[in-house]
This record gives sequence, C-alpha cells and structure tokens, in this order.
Amino acid sequence: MEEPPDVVIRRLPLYARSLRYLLQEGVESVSSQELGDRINVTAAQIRKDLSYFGEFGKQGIGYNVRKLLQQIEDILGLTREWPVAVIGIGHLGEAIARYEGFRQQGIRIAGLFDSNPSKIGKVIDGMTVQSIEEADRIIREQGIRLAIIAVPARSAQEVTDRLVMAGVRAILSYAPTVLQVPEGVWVRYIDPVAILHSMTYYLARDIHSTRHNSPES
Amino acid sequence: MEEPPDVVIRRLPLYARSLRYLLQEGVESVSSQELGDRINVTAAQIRKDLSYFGEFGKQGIGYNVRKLLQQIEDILGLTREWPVAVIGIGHLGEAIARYEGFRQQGIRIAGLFDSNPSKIGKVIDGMTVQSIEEADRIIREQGIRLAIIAVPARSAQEVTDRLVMAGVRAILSYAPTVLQVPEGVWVRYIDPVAILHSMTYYLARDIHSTRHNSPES
DNA sequence: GAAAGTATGTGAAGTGTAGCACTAAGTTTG
DNA sequence: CAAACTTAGTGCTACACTTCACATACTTTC
Repeated sequence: MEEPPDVVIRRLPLYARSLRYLLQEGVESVSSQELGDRINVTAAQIRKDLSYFGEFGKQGIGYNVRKLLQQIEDILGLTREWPVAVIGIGHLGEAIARYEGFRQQGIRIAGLFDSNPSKIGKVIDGMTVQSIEEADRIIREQGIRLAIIAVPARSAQEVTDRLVMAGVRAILSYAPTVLQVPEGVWVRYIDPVAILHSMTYYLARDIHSTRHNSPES
Repeated sequence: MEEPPDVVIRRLPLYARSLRYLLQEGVESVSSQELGDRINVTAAQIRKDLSYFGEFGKQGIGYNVRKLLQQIEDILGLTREWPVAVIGIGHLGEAIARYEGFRQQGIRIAGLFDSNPSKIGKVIDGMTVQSIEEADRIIREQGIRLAIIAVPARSAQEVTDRLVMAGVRAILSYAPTVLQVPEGVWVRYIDPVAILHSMTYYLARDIHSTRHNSPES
C-alpha cells in the first residue's frame, strides 16, 4: 500500500468531523456522495482518500457512519489523548485555552506558558499559567509532543527552538513568521492576516472587472 | 498574461510580510534565493509566482525590497483599506477584535456583532458590540465586503447566508463546519482542531515506526 | 430469484503546480 | 574593458493529485 499524501491526511479530520455531525443527527449510513456534498469534496476524492487505508464501505450501501468514524480516528491516532502545551497567553492564547473545541477528540491542554511575569500565576479555566522556564521540564515529564504557539513573531523562533529541544515534534503556530525546524518536526500555521490579504486580491479584482473565476477555498 | 492560480495568490501575502520584515531590518535589496530561504520556498517558485504579474527584479541584483513590497501590496489591493465585520464575540471574537495584527495593512475592523443580548453593548477596544440584526444595515451602509465569522458551528451557515445577502463577498470562518455559499463568494477556513488532528497522524506513526517522511507544512 | 438500481474500490487519464536548467542582463573584479 | 560572477525570467519536464469511468458487489423491487 502506498504512503498517503499529506493532502489526504489533512482531509481526514474534515471527514471525521462531518461523520460526528452525522452521528449526532442519528444518521447511521452515508455514501461518499452524501458525505462529499456536505463538505464540498467530490465522491471520488473521498473514496480514493479512504482507499489509502483500507476498504471501509459496502458496495451498494455506502459507509457505516459510526464504524468509519472510529476507523478514521484510529488512523489519525485520536483514540488516545494528546497533551498539548500552549505558549503565549495573550488574548489569543487565552481564547485557545478556553476553547471547548480543543478539549474534545484527543486533544488535552496540558500546560499554559508565558514569559511575561504579570501573566504567570493567572488561572484560566482551572489551569495556572506557568513560566516558560518551566516548559522544558513539564514537556519532558509529561511526554508532550504537541504545542501551540501564540507568541509575537519576534519570539516565535526562540520559543520553537526551546520546544523542539524539550521534545515537541509538532507545532501549530499562530505567529506571523515562518519557523525553521529540524528534520522530523512538523509545523503548521494559522495565519488569518495572510488569508484576508489573499482574499482582498479577489475583492479588488471584482471591483475593477466583472470577470469571475470560481471562488471557494 | 495567464490568470495566476490561487496557490500563487495565497503565497503573495507571505512574500509581502517577509519583505516588511526585511524593510524593518533596513535591507534594501533581496534575491529570490534569500527571500525563499526565509520562508522555505524555492527561489524558482518566487520568480515564477511574480512573473504572473510582471517583471519586478533586476538581473544580477535581485529585487528592491521597498518597491517589490509596494507592488505586491498593490496587486493584493492593500493600498486601500478594507472594512471588516466580525460576527461572534466570544473569547475568540474578542481576541480577534483586539489583535493588533489586523489593524495594520489594509484591514480595519469596522463592526463587532453578536446575537447574545448579554454581549451587546460591551465595549472592546473602543468598539461597541452590536446586535446581529444591525449587521445587514451597517454592512450595506459601509460597503463592507469582508467578514470574519467566530460563531458556533450550528449558527455559522445562518450567519453566512445573512452576510452574503447583505453584500459580503469574502468570509474567513473559524467555525468548524463547511459553509455553502453562492457563486462569487469566497470562503476560507481557520481550523486549528483539524490541523492538530492531522498532525497527530504523524506523531502516532512516528511512535510506532521509525520511518520518516519530510515534515513542514 | 432475476432484473434493476445503487454505490464502492481502483486503474487510467487528465490537470495543475513545482522545479530544473538555460538565456539574458546586469555587476564586480583585476 | 574584458572576464568572471550573480541573478531574474521562463520554456520545458516531471511529478503529484484529482477526476473519470468501469468492474464488482450488494440491495431492493416485482
């Protein structure tokens, strides 16, 4: 079996989420077509994606929602719980710490860290903000491999180096800068400003012309 | 000249940002190689991308930082200011409203909206949270075409329909659900949970095997 | 229980993007 | 001022991903 491409891995969580919604709605069976319509992905794409991991459907029927969800969660490693460190407890870091969506499905906020002494000791949702100095030890002790960075761009690289040194292997960064990491460490970015700036291109163009080409991310 | 693909449009803001940093550092000239090294993009990619819009460099020299930045900002429509409506003022919406990064470079938060009466009237950074009922009028009056959605998944589609009806043409959604929009409306998503869930795949795999394929988003 | 209907899994074709490698044009060196 | 060096712009190639379309398999209908 071939190695699944990263684009496929990125779509799996969307399939999983959609299946969770279906489950809540009490739907027990779904076809690749129905699932695809919900998330604007073609049926063939879904079937191809899943085929990297096995055969999960029944011809003539479709997929059992609960079973497929379990299998995708298993593939993604969501059957266990992943402790996550959050670095940088400004407005954004605090919102992340409080976000219910993280609590579920395999993610557990395991530590909040900041370098600003005025933030340290602050309690957010039952968790105490700790000094960044403590991060190394706690990451090592708890075997934390996932971190979310919400610090200013200027300190993001320094924080990253530190985290990687302590054992973090996957980073979700909200800092508006590209991080350099050694082989074997995964970085993904959340960059709302860049997204907005890319959309203004189309808005500006649409104002000047009437030409349209297909939107939708 | 050919229509630039969307992937290229999405990279332009990254180039722009990197050029802004270079400008702050006092660098006046940069080669595609140097710029690429900073943001982990090949030199050829940068040159190819820019070639969709014209010729901005000097052979043997590279690019004038200030000039290239201006030209990219011009392409992206960032020479004017885009008013943005923010819908959903929970922890995240508030963090968005307070984020300094939005204030700069063409984006101006023009209105904060929520459906929860207990939120309405709240003042955030000098802006008063208004009822979602007011959004239609204000979007029309101010010609707002860009919106950020930070509402729960269950109300995201309803809010979207409303915004589109009022004239919004580009939406950045933080809601964990796929939105259906008519032709001519752009939607992009920020989905930290999906990103984390895609990274756990690699973390889980690395624990079970020693095989590595290249990380980095 | 045969025929019609539905939907998966997948080889093959099609599409789009990234990178190579070369030409052209400028600069620096001696 | 010529030779060596640097770097942009770009046609072409290679590759990766998406979509098509069909064989297969299961279900429902009559």
